[in-house]
Amino acid sequence: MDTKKQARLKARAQIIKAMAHPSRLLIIEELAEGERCVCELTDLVGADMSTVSKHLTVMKNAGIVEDDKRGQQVFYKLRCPCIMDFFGCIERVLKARTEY
Amino acid sequence: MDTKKQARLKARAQIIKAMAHPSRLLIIEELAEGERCVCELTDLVGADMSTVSKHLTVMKNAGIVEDDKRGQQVFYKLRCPCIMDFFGCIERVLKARTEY
DNA sequence: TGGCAGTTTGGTTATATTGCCAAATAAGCA
DNA sequence: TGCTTATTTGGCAATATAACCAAACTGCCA
Repeated sequence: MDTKKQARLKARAQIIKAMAHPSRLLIIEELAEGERCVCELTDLVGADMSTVSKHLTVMKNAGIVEDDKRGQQVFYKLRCPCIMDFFGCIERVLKARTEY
Repeated sequence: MDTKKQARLKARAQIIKAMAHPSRLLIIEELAEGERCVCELTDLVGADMSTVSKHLTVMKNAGIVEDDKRGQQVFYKLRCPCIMDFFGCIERVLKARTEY
């Protein structure tokens, strides 16, 4: 396998990994409704703000979300809302799993 | 957040996490073409067979693939090919990232 | 300027993941 | 039955992740 393909797979994995956490999925769902500041997401997730901030950094580095600082708040929003299309398939996997 | 939602998020995260690895993405792409035995996938990935077997177990537990033992070989195939629809969006995220 | 609210960063600890090797299992064949 | 091939399992070491607390930053406002 060539290096290029390897790099592409790694890049894809990084993006998918950035979604592979319950809190981050919750954040993604919330951001699908519109932009939110870190404090709102912190309330939503119910973890330490530093923890939420780190989750957001992971997703930002992956290119899933982008931030926008306005005043003392930082607002995050989804960069590619097509991400939401994932969940339909995920639910289908879950359903198939229970039918097993 | 209720326990039910928490469980659902965790289940989704498990499925997504099962995809979040370069070798596993490669395997998923290959299985999209049709079923393959472990030895074929081992050649493809270029890692130890035990390593590949463990990757397959992770995906099987997540419900992404299923196995079928025939003779001394075990064939794996995708359980929900809709998984492949992910990649279009992932590529869009990657593209948006480079345009940044 | 000083202090406060919102956010990020650094540090630490606990836990999870990954990959290899060696050993165990399972099925086919001489 | 004993051997061989295909696969899984167990164990270990290296690395990565996640959560919290404390400290640093940043922009607003008195």
